Amino acid sequence: MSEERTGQATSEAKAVTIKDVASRAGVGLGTVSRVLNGNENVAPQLRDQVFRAVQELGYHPNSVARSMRLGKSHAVGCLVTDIRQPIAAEMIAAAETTLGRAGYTLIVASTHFDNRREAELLSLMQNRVVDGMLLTVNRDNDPGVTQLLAAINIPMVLWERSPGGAFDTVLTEHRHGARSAAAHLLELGHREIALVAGHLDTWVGREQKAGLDAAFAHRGLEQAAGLVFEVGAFKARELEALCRRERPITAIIANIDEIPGILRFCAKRGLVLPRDLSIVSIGDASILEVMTPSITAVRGNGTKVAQLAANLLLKKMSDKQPEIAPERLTVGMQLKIRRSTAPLNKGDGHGLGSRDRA
Amino acid sequence: MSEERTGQATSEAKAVTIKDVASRAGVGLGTVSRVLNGNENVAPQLRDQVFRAVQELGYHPNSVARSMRLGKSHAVGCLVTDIRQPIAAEMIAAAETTLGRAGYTLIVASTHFDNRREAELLSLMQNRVVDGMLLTVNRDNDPGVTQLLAAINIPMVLWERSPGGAFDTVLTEHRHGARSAAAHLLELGHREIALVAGHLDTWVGREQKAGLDAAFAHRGLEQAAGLVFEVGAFKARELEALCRRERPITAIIANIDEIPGILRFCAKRGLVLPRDLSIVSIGDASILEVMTPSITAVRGNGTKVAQLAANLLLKKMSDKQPEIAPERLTVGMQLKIRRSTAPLNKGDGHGLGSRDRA
DNA sequence: CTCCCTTGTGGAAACGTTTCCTTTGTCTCT
DNA sequence: AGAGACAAAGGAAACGTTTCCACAAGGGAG
Repeated sequence: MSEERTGQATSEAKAVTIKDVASRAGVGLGTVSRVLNGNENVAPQLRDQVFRAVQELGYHPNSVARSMRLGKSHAVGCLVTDIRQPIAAEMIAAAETTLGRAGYTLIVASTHFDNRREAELLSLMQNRVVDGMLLTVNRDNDPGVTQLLAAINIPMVLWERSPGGAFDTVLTEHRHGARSAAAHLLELGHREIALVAGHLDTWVGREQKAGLDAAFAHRGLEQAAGLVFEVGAFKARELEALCRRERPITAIIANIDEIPGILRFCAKRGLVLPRDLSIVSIGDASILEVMTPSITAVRGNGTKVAQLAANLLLKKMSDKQPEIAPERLTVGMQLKIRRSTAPLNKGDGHGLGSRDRA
Repeated sequence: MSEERTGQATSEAKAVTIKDVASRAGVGLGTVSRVLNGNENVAPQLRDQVFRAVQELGYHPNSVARSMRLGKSHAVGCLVTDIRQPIAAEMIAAAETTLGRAGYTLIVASTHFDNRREAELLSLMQNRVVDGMLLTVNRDNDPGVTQLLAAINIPMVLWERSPGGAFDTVLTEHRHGARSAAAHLLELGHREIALVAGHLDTWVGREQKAGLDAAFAHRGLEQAAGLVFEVGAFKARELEALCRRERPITAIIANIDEIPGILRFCAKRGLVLPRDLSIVSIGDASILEVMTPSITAVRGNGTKVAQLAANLLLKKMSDKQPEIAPERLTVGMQLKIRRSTAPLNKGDGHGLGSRDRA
């Protein structure tokens, strides 16, 4: 009866601590703690008393104090460049599920390609506030970054990045993806192929470029210069220029984020897909399947990447001597041929050329 | 010279604490602490000594200990149903930016519409591990949930949810959005309009339904029964049934997530948009603008919702007596008329009807 | 019967901060 | 010159938990 009042009072004033529970249950602090975790060797009667006290007081263990004592936060930091990219969201969701099952909470932060913010966040997380990190650094070809990462002595796994040093990484086979996309277009007769890759400061972008080159090289061809761009730095102006070249492009391989912009440009200029331009998206989405025309895409598997990374991180976090050998896992990509790619339209039928001459 | 050795040893063994810095700098603990924050009234010479010691030892303040002492974690919990929904990602990104500027870190978790997981996460965050919460609960028409939320004595703001009690909320005007979509279709002559709304256990879904009803009522019409569905529970089977009704539907208003599925169905059945079916998406994306036909949509502003929510939360977290009055902010929606909606094709031209009879 | 071991319990110590209190030293005013 | 005030700095206490140590009680073996 009078207990109700106590319950009320609790919710408005001070936080309930283990000490309150102990005195309420008429037992010692150690006993409460033992009951709450593992409850090894506690008399059943006391156990019940403790549980009742917890109920009545509405006690919640303070995980900050817990972390401090244990030196573990059961939190994992997750750094991405932009959570708004569907692929990033997919990876985060999968990592959250996998790590959540193991009792870890995810702390997510986006750098938005701001290097200062990245350094800040990295430093923030280093303050022993996280037990491990899942990282997508802004750029991985900078010795400074490699050094920065090497200085971190918390278990960490890199996603889609591969800096020089010896780090655990999980990667999508972007080289193979871009190569198969390019091979597909070459097979269709295209030669003037533009690529809008990920940032060339990242493994992703470099691999995509390498994949394109490989496809050309495989046929004994050489890719013309000036046809490779980075996401973000590819606007209508650049596309316009590609169409006004002496040999206008006939196909484009682009990051999925750039597809809407490219299609808008095509619509404005009256270009018809795939007659006037063949398009391959790097990255897939169900909407691409149902558009008219449906968009050919190379599809990765972000969920799998994230699961592998999360499991690898879990392993590293549990290992007593995590200095085994850095692992490097890869996940494949698959070309989904749809209707946005077609054989090169030779002669006067070629939309871009004819319009330019008109 | 010999300092290098010390630096090395540090990185592999124990964490560097403020005590180490103090003894290294030859000052007291209090002085180090004062230098590190605010540095009010410390002799310049000592300040320099402290900074040098911090540098040499590679000291990082332990934010867990900090949180414990201060009773503040500078972290905000962010609960969403699914981070993979682009709108959720957009909101998280905006909230992160706003809160990050104020020195807060975001802890993101998805419930995936699992009520048990939701309860777990709420309990987890309540452990004083966060200073505030941004919530999108699974369902807000359940007295149990209202009660659960009322029991939380941490500042919190609800996103896109409106349970019975008195909570701070930021909402998108989904009623207005759905109503203007429906009014647009009614204006075009459509009468058999299906709606694929958000979960009807949430404010979003209920408001969308209410908006549809309001549009019909405004014209003195009554919406036929059985035409309202929830996302997730709307598959090809349901759509098939809608086309086989005595009066087949001629228009559909659907959550953006369902658009690919609907389009796939149309393609399979040979339905041509907008001749055979008019479509309005709830939620907008740039890809919708560039499809053929472009898709009419009602557009919200997730970024604005998130900014309002974040700022409201910041206010609540700083307020000494946060028991002022719960605020309820709303953000508008806008109908973007494109080419997926067209006047009702009366008579034999109606694709659905004619095909069904064939 | 005594001694030792086992089982169960209570409480101190420690985790790394910040804050407050005390002490020391210096400066200024009378 | 003495006293009072104020600035600067050192260190103890406290935040809430877990773990370890000490101790009591009980039982079994010698």
